[in-house]
Amino acid sequence: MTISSRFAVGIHILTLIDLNKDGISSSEYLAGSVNTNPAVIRKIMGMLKKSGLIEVHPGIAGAKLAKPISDITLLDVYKAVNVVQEKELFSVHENSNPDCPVGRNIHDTILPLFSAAQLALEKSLGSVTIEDVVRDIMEKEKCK
Amino acid sequence: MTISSRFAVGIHILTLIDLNKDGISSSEYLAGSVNTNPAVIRKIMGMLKKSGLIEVHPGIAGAKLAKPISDITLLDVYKAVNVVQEKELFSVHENSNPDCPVGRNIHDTILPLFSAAQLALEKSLGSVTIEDVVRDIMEKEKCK
DNA sequence: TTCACATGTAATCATTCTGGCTACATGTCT
DNA sequence: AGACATGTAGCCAGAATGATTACATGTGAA
Repeated sequence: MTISSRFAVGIHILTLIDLNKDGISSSEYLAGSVNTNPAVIRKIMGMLKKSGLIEVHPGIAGAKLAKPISDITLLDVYKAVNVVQEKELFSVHENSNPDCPVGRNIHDTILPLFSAAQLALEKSLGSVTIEDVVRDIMEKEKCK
Repeated sequence: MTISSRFAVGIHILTLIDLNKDGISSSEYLAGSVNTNPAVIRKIMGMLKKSGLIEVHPGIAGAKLAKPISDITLLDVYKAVNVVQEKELFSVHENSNPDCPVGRNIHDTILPLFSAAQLALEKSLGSVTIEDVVRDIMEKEKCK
């Protein structure tokens, strides 16, 4: 199993919108860089818009960032594109046998442990911004 | 998306084997507590065995722990049951457009960021042992 | 107003993964 | 030999993903 690439595509979109300040970042343009279908991009754009990360308007070509890139963390994108529900990164088997000491307690014991792990992951994502991503890409470009 | 419940079931199995030291932990017995099919349990037992966490033998009923519970971390179980491949918790879209500065670099830029997040999660799992789980379950039992 | 074009969104489709289940080969002990 | 347990392979229904098509809605210029 893997976390949906919507997350990676979301990062790609935001980064490209920033680096394409002078041009128009339409869903078709973005789709060309990501190499997928414009409808897929529009769906993700809708999620980013709903979370207040970008501004898009029906009928008007192009998306713009709604915040400075230094204020957008990977965690913001991660939550925006809805790849993982709150406290549900790990799934726990339901219907354990209530007649067994382990069966009737395992759920409550495991849940906080899983939550802690998920929080650790999210904290890591929260420490990186789109600005970091943009900077890294520009550095990689220099060396080519 | 969620991480397969094989992970949670693996923890359940190890915990129950420990608390059932006096009895025989056959796949059918374990399945009864988890509330699933014995074949599912046997499949997971095979993974735990392959990783050196338990001892099972064909034809001989019952599984035993291969290590003290204080030496088995949730990370060991997580890796044993193969829910997530190395560096592949997050999926990244392939085939980005090489003619675009973002398209040709995004993969290399994102990968280490995702790896760091995955490592943070694994570190968290590595700090908890089955002993901790057993202790917590016994405490919860006391209060009933 | 009409037309070209962009976003918003629903529906369909093939693919993949999960968990439950059956069936049976293999191995062990009485 | 027979009872029973593990080790596997195979099948199934259900869920999620990403690609694609289609179309309603909205905007601005001719």
